[in-house]
Amino acid sequence: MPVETMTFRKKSKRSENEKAILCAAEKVFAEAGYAGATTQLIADVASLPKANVHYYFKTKEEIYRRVVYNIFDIWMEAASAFDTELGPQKALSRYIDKKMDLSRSHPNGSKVWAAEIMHGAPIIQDYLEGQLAQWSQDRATHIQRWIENGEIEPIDPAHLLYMIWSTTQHYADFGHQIETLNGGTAYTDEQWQAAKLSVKTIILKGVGLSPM
Amino acid sequence: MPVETMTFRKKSKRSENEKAILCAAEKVFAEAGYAGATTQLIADVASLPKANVHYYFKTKEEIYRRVVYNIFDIWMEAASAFDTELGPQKALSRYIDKKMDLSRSHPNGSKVWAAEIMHGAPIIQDYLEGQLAQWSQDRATHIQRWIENGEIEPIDPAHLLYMIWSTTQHYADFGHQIETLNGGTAYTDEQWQAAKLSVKTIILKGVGLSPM
DNA sequence: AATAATTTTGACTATATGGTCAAGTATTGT
DNA sequence: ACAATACTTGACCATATAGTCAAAATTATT
Repeated sequence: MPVETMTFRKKSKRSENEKAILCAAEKVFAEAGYAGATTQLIADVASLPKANVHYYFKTKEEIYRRVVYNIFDIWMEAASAFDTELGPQKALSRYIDKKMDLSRSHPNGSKVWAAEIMHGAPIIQDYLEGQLAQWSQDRATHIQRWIENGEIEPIDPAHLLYMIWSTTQHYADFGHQIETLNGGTAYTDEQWQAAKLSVKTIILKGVGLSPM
Repeated sequence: MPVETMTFRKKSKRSENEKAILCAAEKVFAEAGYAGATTQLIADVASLPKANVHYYFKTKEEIYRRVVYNIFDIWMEAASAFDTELGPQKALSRYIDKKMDLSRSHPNGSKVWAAEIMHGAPIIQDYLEGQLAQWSQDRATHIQRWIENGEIEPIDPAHLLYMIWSTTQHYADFGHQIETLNGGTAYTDEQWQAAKLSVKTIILKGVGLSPM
């Protein structure tokens, strides 16, 4: 067996197990909260003995940090979908679409994120004060310009951003409630499409743009 | 000392301590989650010895149930502010106002509620399937009527309700993030007024109503 | 084949926590 | 004054859990 293959396998094993643990952890943290998530349960979900989990991650907090940072990366990428160069209609539409897609594809990540903020952002306070504040400030400036140019109605940019965040993330964080009100069944593709359209329609119209 | 006064004092002591414990518990549950909330910490916040807490409430779960039910009552009362008889503009305006007021006055309750839903509603699933489903169905019917009468634009009533819930509750659940983006200082009265106005403006305009 | 490095895992430990209890103190009723 | 009821509280216990460890097993390197 060639060396490269063995090296590949070695690396692969480590990264595969780490991935399995982080994936299991995201789910367990989302469903039970940080304190309620036991390393034993994370191990069970990852189909590994508990001691093996501690071989890859020193502490539960380290696992949690990694989970949060993963979400952070995904969200930062989504944030770039808010491309102000495209003008208000396209920029807002695409950003809302992207955020809705994330709520569907990463509901557990969204829940972990929400819990992290609700508990005072012990891990990602730096990000809130740094990158997020900067990003928000930048987008707010551009939104303000749209207002001055008469492209959208005058509204406080910050509240527009909050509305987009809250509404889109609601479909992940409160997915259980939505499912319950949907007769106990998860949204179909068509229902997700309808949800995205509804959100975009109300928000775009709400700032004076023609929907879509 | 007359009997009535003594009886009053006795009752008062119990209800005062219960109130202190539930108030402390709401805060602790909101900040640490169910599993992370220790009876010791609840006791400390309530300025009582831990054993005393267990004298008034048999188990931690019982305290939690009581906290959740309290929030439930408050929210049901707010739900009645959505009075469809008033027509779309007033009904929506008042409901949004009421929900925003609750986010400001009961941020911890809102967080506990959010966590309860995120964890699969172990305690209030019955409520979701019963009273909430019924209330939503009823309001959806009325909203549908507004649409048929041409009073508002055609939108899926469920998504309009979700948008109102998510946006208003965001100011409580993500209050820490909002405060951080506000330069680390809590909203003033004026800022809360502005937030309420922004939310109402976008949503009302979003469904084709003139704001306010 | 022999050696080294990496991974696996059961058994163990220290600690934190929910809950109990009994002995006390205060309050209320007669 | 006395009894009964309600409240207070330090000490205690059983259990759950994060994290350790050493020995075994597997995999890589020479």
